[in-house]
Amino acid sequence: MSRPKKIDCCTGQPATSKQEAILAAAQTVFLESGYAAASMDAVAALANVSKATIYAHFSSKRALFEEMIGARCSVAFAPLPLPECYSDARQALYEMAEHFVSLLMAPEALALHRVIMGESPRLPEVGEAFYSVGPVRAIQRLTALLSDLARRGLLALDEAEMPLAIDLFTGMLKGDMHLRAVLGVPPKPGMTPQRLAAGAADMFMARYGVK
Amino acid sequence: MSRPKKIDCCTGQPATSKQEAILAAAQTVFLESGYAAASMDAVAALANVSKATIYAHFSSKRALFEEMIGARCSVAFAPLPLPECYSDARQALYEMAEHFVSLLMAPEALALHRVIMGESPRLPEVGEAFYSVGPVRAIQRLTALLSDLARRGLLALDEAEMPLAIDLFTGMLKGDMHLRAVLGVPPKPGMTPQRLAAGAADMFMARYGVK
DNA sequence: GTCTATAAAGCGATAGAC
DNA sequence: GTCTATCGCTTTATAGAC
Repeated sequence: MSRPKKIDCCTGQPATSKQEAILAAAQTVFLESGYAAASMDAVAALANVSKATIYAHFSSKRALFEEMIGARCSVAFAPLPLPECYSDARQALYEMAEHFVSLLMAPEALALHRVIMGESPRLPEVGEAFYSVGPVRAIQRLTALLSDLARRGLLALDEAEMPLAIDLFTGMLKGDMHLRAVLGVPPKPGMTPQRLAAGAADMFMARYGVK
Repeated sequence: MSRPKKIDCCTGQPATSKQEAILAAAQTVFLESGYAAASMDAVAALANVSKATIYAHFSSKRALFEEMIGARCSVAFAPLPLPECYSDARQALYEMAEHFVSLLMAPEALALHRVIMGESPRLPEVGEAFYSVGPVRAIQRLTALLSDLARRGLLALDEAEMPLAIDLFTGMLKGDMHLRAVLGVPPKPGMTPQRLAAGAADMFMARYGVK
């Protein structure tokens, strides 16, 4: 007769299993050191388990890394909320843009970006998984918004030019500011996510706004 | 009496020193494997020298990496040529944009991008050096072009909004297409550097072109 | 300067007790 | 499931001969 649930009744953190502790430690270690430079010893020490315990839950270092990346991408790239104000296209674009920039510039998103970029040639599935849950979802959300605005006559934008328009829009939002942040270069003085979002919305409206 | 110049008279490649061979091998190995996963043995084997010879020329693995990055950045980021056609602002922007995109999408530039992004938290100087010889120079060139076009009345753009305008422009050119390429995701069907450059030039002209 | 040989340490992964 | 202990291999870096 096995216990129906593992209940660690006396430790300070009874609800978190060892598997969760390992994943949390892996996140810290991998995002700080990169995949190759990270060691399973470091993960084990941070998770307060032995190395053998890690291998009881994850078949290899690579498997642990991939699980961790998948878990982090799910929470780091929460779906973009559609804006509240729909009557003003410029305002709707601005709201979405600002939210998009703040997602991109979050420290955890930056760390994910760095590690995945660095390792994508050796781990192609990781790069594709990242792209699928990050950029792809953001693009879908933006497509929904822009289609809606166009259908209501608030944007002069037909379906055929939608993919290009969205690439240009997201590109403006993930420009120099994001690159500096990823590289550790101090941000350009006077540049803020709000200014960037406003500039991108203005540029987009100048091109696709109704006259 | 020491020989005035080291002349290896009988090998197939007399002009290239061992130091150059080591740097070339380091480039291949580091850009393929990333910094941490690359080994000095692999560099030595590819350069056809012993590991001890490497350490006679470079004090450590890290020093070799930094030298290699500096050397590659200098050649990978050749200065953007200013466009020939100056009378048509849209055409000038397009030419510069297309050149910029092709620089970004070159396989070697992509590999540099990946490795430097992945390692920038541990090697901040590398990230800053990359930014200084890559994006900074491109921004300077674009500033020169845009200032010139504005001075001649071909763009409605004053100095104050120049930094933002340039960030938006370069962002459009380094958007989804570049991200896909870095991550190894196949390019979006129908998207080409030319279409992207044209879209960015059109968007920019809609916002900053003279009416 | 360049080599062979090796030191010294760290790595991923596993065996076996409990 | 979890631990301790260890295997077998690779790593960066150096010593010493030439």
